[in-house]
Amino acid sequence: MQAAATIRTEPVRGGGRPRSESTRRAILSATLDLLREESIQSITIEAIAKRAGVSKATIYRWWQSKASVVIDAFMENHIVHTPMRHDIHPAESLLQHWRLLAEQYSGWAGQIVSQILAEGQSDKSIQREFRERFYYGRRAVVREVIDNLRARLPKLQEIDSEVLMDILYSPVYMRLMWGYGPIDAKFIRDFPLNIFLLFGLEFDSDGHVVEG
Amino acid sequence: MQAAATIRTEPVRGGGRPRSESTRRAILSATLDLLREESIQSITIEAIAKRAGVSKATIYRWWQSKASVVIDAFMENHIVHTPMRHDIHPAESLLQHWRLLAEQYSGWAGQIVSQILAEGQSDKSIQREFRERFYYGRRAVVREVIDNLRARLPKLQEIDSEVLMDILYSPVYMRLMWGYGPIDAKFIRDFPLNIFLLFGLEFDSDGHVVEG
Amino acid sequence: MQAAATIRTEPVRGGGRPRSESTRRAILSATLDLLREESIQSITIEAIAKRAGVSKATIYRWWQSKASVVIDAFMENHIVHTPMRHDIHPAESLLQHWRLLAEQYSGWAGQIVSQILAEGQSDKSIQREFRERFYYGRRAVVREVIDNLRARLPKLQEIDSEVLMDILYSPVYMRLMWGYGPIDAKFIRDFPLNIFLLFGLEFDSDGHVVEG
Amino acid sequence: MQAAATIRTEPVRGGGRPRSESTRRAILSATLDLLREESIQSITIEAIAKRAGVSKATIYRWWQSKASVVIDAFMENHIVHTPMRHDIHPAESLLQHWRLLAEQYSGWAGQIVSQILAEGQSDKSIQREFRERFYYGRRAVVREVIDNLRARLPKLQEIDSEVLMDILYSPVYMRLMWGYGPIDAKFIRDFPLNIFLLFGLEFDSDGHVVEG
DNA sequence: CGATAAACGAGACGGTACGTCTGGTCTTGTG
DNA sequence: CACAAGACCAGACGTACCGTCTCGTTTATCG
Repeated sequence: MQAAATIRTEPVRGGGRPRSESTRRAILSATLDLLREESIQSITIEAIAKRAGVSKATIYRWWQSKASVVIDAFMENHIVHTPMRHDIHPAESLLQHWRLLAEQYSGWAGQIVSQILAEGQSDKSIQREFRERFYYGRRAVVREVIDNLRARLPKLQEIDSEVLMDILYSPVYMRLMWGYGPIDAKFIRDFPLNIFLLFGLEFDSDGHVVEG
Repeated sequence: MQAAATIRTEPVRGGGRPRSESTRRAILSATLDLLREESIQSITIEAIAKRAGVSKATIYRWWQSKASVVIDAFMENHIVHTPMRHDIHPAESLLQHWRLLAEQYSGWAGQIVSQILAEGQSDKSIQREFRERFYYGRRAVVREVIDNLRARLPKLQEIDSEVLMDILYSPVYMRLMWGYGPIDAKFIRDFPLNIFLLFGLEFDSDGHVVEG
Repeated sequence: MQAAATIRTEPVRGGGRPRSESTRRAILSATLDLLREESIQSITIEAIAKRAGVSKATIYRWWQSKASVVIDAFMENHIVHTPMRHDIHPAESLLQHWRLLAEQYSGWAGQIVSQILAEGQSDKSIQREFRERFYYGRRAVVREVIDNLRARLPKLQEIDSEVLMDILYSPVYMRLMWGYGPIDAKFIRDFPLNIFLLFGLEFDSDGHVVEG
Repeated sequence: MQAAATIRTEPVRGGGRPRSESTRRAILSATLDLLREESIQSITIEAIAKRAGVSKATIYRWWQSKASVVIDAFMENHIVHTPMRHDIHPAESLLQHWRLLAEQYSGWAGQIVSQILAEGQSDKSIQREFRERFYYGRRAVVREVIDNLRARLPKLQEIDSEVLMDILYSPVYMRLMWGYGPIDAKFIRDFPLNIFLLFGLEFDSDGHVVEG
């Protein structure tokens, strides 16, 4: 998870004052500060610059848009941190991962993610950047575990991995974007159990799979 | 499906020049015109007023925001039109409805919907308005059919109707918002079949349910 | 001496909120205020807007440049006011007029005039505007009196009126621009007497011509 | 005519890399290049640095302002070159000198001079520098010849030398600054003859004085 | 010959102001 | 009263230069 949605990724050594690392961090952290208070839309580059004690030009030198700054800030600070275990039954892995994700999305992180997605609608380069830097990585991790699960469950073998991922994860984003149905304790508890039931899997009270 | 996300819903009868219907229509159709060319974000109230040959103040008098105008335009013109049949097997109904929806979302209508959702992220009143005027209606229609289907399929009875709806429809919105995976012919053909397979249903080449 | 270095000179009657006269005056007087403290160069449109309690856009709507605003402010407030008498001997008229001008140019008014001229060097439209609205008028008044004087003095008849005007008035501007030689009491007293001596005219202690 | 409106006039001998003469020349000639295309106002230090292939800091190390660089470039390259003859009648000397000056001021040199004067209005140190390095020298040369002329003409003896200089030279600057009346062939031919006529001097067709 | 020290290029940086734009409000006159 | 027209305030936009700074790299002089 490397950072920098910058114009020049490489420091381009050779003459010139080197880029100030502290300035870069000040910008990203000022951005997160502001995001705690208001939406991406209502944040201005000017406000970021002011809070970071930095010139607007410096921000424009390294990022092409407000949303790019947000994505960088988002990525560097592990705003969403959902590790995937590989030492347990894949269904349990998925369950834990899903619940962790949903929990995080129920708060501030969800607000940021949904707002980045919103920005992406009118600026496709933002959409692409976020997809490539955030989405693809986590999709790859999930796909691996889903494949393991499919190998164990004959009835899932006819169904596409992508479809299975979509079934599990899309509803979280759906709720995020529509604001319909809260991502609350009940949803976090019940929704994945319903899905796994459809797959023919049940969990006991300890959260362990009860293969039927 | 009555329109008017207006400030004053009622014409405030009693004296004075009545609201001009032609002006209202001019505004909505100018809005759709502009939406054909650019995103909601990049459209301005001023541009709508200019194209409609109308004063900015008139727009502000009746709508509170750009997005409200868009929602009105969207609703009045049946931008998304997906009737639900009740005279056939509920699974067939759902399949047809889903495919119609996906098809429409693959084009201009999808762009508008995703952009309204985007606007909704930074303006929760927009989100609520769109949800109440667009989303709830269609969810109710779908829920009814889903309930019919659950009545016929024992294995679905343990699963929440909301979950089933989410499984079917969320992935469409997911693709819309992330721009990941096109809503293309292949997706429209295969995705619902995968889902119904999970429900234990198959379709023959005529699109009729083959209850297993 | 009518004012308005505006883009549209005419109010463009027919619909629309009329231009606010108080706003216009606030801008011009804020400009004069600032000119009392600093040079045209160092004044900013932003500062004028702020001091006038007015939006920048309003200034840009009516004036094309900072210097245009200054010229308007300068003209409307009769910053330089040097009436020319016609009821006395033309030489006395000229003497009084010249001394009044020099006196005014020795102070704040001179600073403004020299700075407008300076602005005019890099923006020829400013130069032309100032020339046409300020310079031509006063030159016409002076020329008339100079012509009267020439009619009385045979030795001046061979010399161009423009040349005579130049001889009298250029040195004032010369001192203004070069900052060489102050426009002080001594200069104001002696210089015109020297010139008139060259014309063959002397003045007695009451300031009356002593035709030799 | 040694140059250097520099901060440190002395090379500060003792250790360190000596100042690069080629860099200095590159800066001055880049400046003149740019002056051929645009006004001092619109030229930027950045543009000079770029064109000269030099760092901005190097310019700031040796000059305190853009105008200082221009003055240096102006002086070193003898942009205005008007030698004064001492072997002929002082009136002829003056006539020739004046015409040479006016001729040069009618072109590019006049543009530069007027623009330096303009810069001097908002930066008095520029005004002083230009006056001391350019103006005083030539005024001294002219004064000497004027004094010679006064010695020969009884009627000029009562009139100040400074006044006589002003009469002759101010109108040129007047036209430069106001842009009123071109410095053209007619002006160059007639104006000085008018002045000398006032002094009681005429010239024959060979340009020789005809003392009346 | 090596140490020292200023000159120099490159270019990042905090600033300031630019002139433009949009949002939302207000103020006219007309129908 | 609705409405068109459009002036107006507010304030962010992204850009351009400013003058300063921090680098690494010359290029001289002096010990």
